[in-house]
Amino acid sequence: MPAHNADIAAALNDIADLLDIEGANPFRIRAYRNAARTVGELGQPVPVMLAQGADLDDLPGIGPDLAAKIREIAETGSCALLGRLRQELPPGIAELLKVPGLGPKRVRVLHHELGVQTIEQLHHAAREGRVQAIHGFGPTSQQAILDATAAQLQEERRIPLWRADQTAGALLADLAALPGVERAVAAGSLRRRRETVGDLDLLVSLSGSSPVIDRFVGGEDVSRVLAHGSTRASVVLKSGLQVDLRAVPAESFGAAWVYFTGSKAHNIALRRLAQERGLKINEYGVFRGRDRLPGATEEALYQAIGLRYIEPELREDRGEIEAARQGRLPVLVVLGDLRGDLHVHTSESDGQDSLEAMAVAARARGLQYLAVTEHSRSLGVAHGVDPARLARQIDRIDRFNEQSPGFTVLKGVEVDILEDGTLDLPDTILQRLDLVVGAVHHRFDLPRAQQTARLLRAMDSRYFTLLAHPGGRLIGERPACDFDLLRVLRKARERGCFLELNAQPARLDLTDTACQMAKAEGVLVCINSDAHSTLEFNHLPSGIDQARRGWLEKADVLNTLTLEDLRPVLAGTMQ
DNA sequence: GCCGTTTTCGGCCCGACTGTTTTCAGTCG
Repeated sequence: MPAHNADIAAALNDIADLLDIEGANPFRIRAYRNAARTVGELGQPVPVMLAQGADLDDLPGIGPDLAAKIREIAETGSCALLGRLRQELPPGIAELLKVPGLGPKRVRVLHHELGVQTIEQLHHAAREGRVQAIHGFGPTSQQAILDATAAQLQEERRIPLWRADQTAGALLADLAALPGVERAVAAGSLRRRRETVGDLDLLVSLSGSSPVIDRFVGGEDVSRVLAHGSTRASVVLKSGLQVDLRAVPAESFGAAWVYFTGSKAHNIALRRLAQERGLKINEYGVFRGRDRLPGATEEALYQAIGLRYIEPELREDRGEIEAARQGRLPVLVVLGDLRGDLHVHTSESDGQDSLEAMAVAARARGLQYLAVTEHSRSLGVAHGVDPARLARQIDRIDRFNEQSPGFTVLKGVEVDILEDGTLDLPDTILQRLDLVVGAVHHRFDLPRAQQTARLLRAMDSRYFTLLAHPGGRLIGERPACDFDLLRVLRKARERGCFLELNAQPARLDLTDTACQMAKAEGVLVCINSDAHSTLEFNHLPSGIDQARRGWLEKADVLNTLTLEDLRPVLAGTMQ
């Protein structure tokens, strides 16, 4: 049974965790973690690459040994090393590493001294006072473990980006108002615009002394202080969200912002590059020996090691450093590049506002056109349209456009892709539209081959334009359905179709790496709000964030075209 | 375990904070 990339990555991470607890060479452990990340981000399934005769040890950080293990895991689901480790260490012990404050060394001691194998057992041991009796642990450690395991037994607590934005915005406004604070900014995964955020990383630059750290840990929303030093503090808010604050002098601001923005992998790559040039990077600056190189900005830091400035969304060590070195970084798409939105609903199906209100709202945001795309009839819960209702809406849109110079509503539909890949409305009505947006709304669980065939067949429809929310996932609620994205992209290119990047914060579908694949395959991506009310045009910036993480430039995005340029492109798919 | 425009062996990013082992290892980001 061939394993998927995510399974292979998970197995490699399991090996790293268990080797860590065994006390293996840290660099060997890092090699496994790097390999897990590399495999997890590959555009193609490993089994497919192997079948095509690809050399896995051509991948960065993967040599002959790891290539062989990846092959073994891909073919069998496991490997001899993982099997051995799982025999030597109890199952589930790696989950103890997730407890904050516990690393491999302390997990090993806890296991040897107390025999604990699970978070539950550790929690009981701490409650019975057995942890503080161990050499190296005291009452404070025991209490920390008790608290942390109690929290760990609750839910995973990554929060969506938009919510993190709100919390961070309020905290930063408070920090910026404190004496001595020159700048207060967000860093970490929030600034890199990841889909979800585990904790908030905030940075302030100071002129002289400031009470900022003390005031921060004394904030009224703070429920617990995890760490409190002179330049750094970590707290847990009443909401359960962890916030880390770092304070640096103004001359270190740029270096600190790079360091605190991450990602960790990006930082490691930068520091290695600096090392090769006889320099040292830390959060205080770039140093040659004991001399600090001039520059207090991020640009200056990158320049010092021979790189162009790298946008935060790209800082994942996915090739951005090489691109910066060669001067071929993408010029990332921005919100102002969008000329229209090709997927919105009105009160005719499950939207809240009228066609007219949606048009006014879109125009107020500087858009030039809008496609109204109601659900189709099989989606009864959304009051989907049948051919007769869609025909009446087509007439209504024609009348609206006659009375609305300077703004155009395009005639579309979000037609259901049925389980067999046929569309939910007949060609006789689809051919009257400007575009046909197709989407899957049920049977997300089909096996990969069947799901892929379903999408390919839908795209064979002569009127198909755009595949909406291709993965069908809802972040934190429903996983993406399983299909062969590469085949779908190649079909789209062959047919002249497009894929949507749905900007709803719960969807953000395509993913960042899927956007990169679309770009590599030459398929334009369309960033749509999928708005169900005038307020939901606010989703577009989230789509832009995701597109930027996917390296997309203006020319890679369909709806950056002016209406004049878009019309012939759409007409090409409607023949 | 990987890697090489000094290297095929000896390196592999760097510093803050904490608790506890009274001088620092472990953890974290």
